[in-house]
Amino acid sequence: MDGLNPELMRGSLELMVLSVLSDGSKYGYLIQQSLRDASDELVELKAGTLYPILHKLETKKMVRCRWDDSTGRRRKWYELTAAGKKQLKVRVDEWQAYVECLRRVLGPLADPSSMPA
Amino acid sequence: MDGLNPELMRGSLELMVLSVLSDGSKYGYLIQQSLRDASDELVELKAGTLYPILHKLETKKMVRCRWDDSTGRRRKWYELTAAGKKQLKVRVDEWQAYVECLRRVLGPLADPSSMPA
DNA sequence: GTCGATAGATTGCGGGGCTATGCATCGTGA
DNA sequence: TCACGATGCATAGCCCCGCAATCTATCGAC
Repeated sequence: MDGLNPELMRGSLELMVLSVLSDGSKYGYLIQQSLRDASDELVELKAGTLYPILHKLETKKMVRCRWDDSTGRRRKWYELTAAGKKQLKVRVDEWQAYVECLRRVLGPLADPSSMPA
Repeated sequence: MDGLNPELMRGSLELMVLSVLSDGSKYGYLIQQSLRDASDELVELKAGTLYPILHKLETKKMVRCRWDDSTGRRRKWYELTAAGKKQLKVRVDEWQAYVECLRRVLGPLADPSSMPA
């Protein structure tokens, strides 16, 4: 991770991976870059973090994968399954419930009008 | 935890504790209840989770505490220090940067208009 | 021909939340 | 009266997860 608090990231990494896979199948390295781009350089997912997540998603049948050996560079393409797409929706809902909950807990602290320059 | 994804909670628990302490000093059990109330019953912080957090905050001088033995029921009151209040502001900013970042990563998925009934 | 970027993967650690447990007090109700 | 549930604080150990470190291999550039 980079400019953001790493502690906060824990738990939403899987959601992010599912999310970047939602607009088409990608291989690992591409997922890293997509996430980096989508997050304005704020999320730099390390390989040692990404691959275990992908393997876990594969085990849970959330993604399906296919080796591409047509080029010299071996690439493993990951694609969301139907279950994965469904799971993504669930996770997005959970995320939004969580954000809403935190907003309530923080109360006025979360209100930008109470944060002077 | 309760109705929310526990994985997501990890990392923001300390922020929540700092937050509930921001409107006056409280003792442990009260903090649990305040958080439960403020979150609409969604956050049920277990004692085994709360006290280690409080001890850590104490070690880091973010809170100061005082035993109250005036009643039969011993209570340990926690109060934010100046450093704690500052830390809370920092954490809130980090939280908002994180939410903003996730919104970017999720893209249209985070857009309520794309979520049909 | 060597170095950096691309590409995939595993191991082991460290940190943090939770379950379980322990101790003590107070109010309620049987 | 005394047992039980709620109040109140605390620690130990398990388990999960992110990450640094490490390994292998290919490709383009210099």
